[in-house]
Amino acid sequence: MNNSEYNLDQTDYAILRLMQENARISNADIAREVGMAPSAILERIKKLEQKEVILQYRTKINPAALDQTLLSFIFIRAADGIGCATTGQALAAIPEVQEVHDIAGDDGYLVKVRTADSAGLVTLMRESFAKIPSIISTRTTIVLETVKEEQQLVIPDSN
Amino acid sequence: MNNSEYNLDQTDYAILRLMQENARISNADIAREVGMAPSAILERIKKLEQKEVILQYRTKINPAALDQTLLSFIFIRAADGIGCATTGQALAAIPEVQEVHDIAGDDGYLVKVRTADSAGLVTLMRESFAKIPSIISTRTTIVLETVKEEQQLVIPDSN
DNA sequence: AGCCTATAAAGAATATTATTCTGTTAATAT
DNA sequence: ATATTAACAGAATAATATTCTTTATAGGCT
Repeated sequence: MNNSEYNLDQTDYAILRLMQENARISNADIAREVGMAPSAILERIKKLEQKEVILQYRTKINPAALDQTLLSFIFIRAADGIGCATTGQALAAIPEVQEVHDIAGDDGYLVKVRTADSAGLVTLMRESFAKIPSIISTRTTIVLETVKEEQQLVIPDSN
Repeated sequence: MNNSEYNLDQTDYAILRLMQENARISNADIAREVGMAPSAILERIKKLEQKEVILQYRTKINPAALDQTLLSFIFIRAADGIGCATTGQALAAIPEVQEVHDIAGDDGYLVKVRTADSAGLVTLMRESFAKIPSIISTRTTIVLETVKEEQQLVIPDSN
């Protein structure tokens, strides 16, 4: 077992399963579903937060409502030394950049970016990316349509 | 303006800004920060949900706590007809698949997958991907380290 | 066995919130 | 001018969150 550090039981899984789907579920509702007192649930939630099992509570907003309908993935080749993540940090600091992954094989990063449109993407690359000197080259892939976009994890079954 | 359908004002932005960061913030706290009555905030939130500006409230769980530490991106070439998204839907139905994007240029999909380890990835591909007949080929990229992973949108300023 | 400690949870009491309802105001249209 | 509508405040009450105390259970130790 690898999660021995975290030491979660079936009750924790049940709580996580409910909260992962709906971060605004009330303590009382969780208690009812799990069949425990609200105070006990609260203790567990606080412990889960402390242990950093629960990382954050996020509201997912419709990108179209904020005029950010263009999603792109950009491969970035960088001149970082081995183990040195300067480029990645610089990329992560850009608000339009939602994800930065250090990927195997290409000494490069895979970056996920959201902009209003292609003009916005061009601007972003000219204004922000161009200021990171360690970037050697980029290759951009445009998303035509997103079929699924979640961060939901598979939570072990209650059996 | 493209978000004319949604018709959001600065108060909405302020609410969204607070809720995007912390989905479990109380109505009362939002009201205090925005300087309005809780009842008015509640009305707005309900309207934002109805208009599908707010899509969902999610709890972000530490993947390590659930033994899902391997993140991979897989390019999938498919034999779908134009405009036909059967492959994408089949991929989206797999729980370990967090994202499915139809991408320009390659008549293929970019898929984000989370598994326990490389063995889990192999199993997933053998058990689940192999059952989708329209998949022609795949190319897998392993993530060594994730520097940033958010879905936070840039919300227009309150000026 | 007997004792100690730690942990988990129930239950009760109180502080906070959520939610509903009513009334007011302001903007817009008729 | 007068409806009409939308947005909000404020008050009342229903529901929750949160804290504290008590009880139960399991493990380790002498």
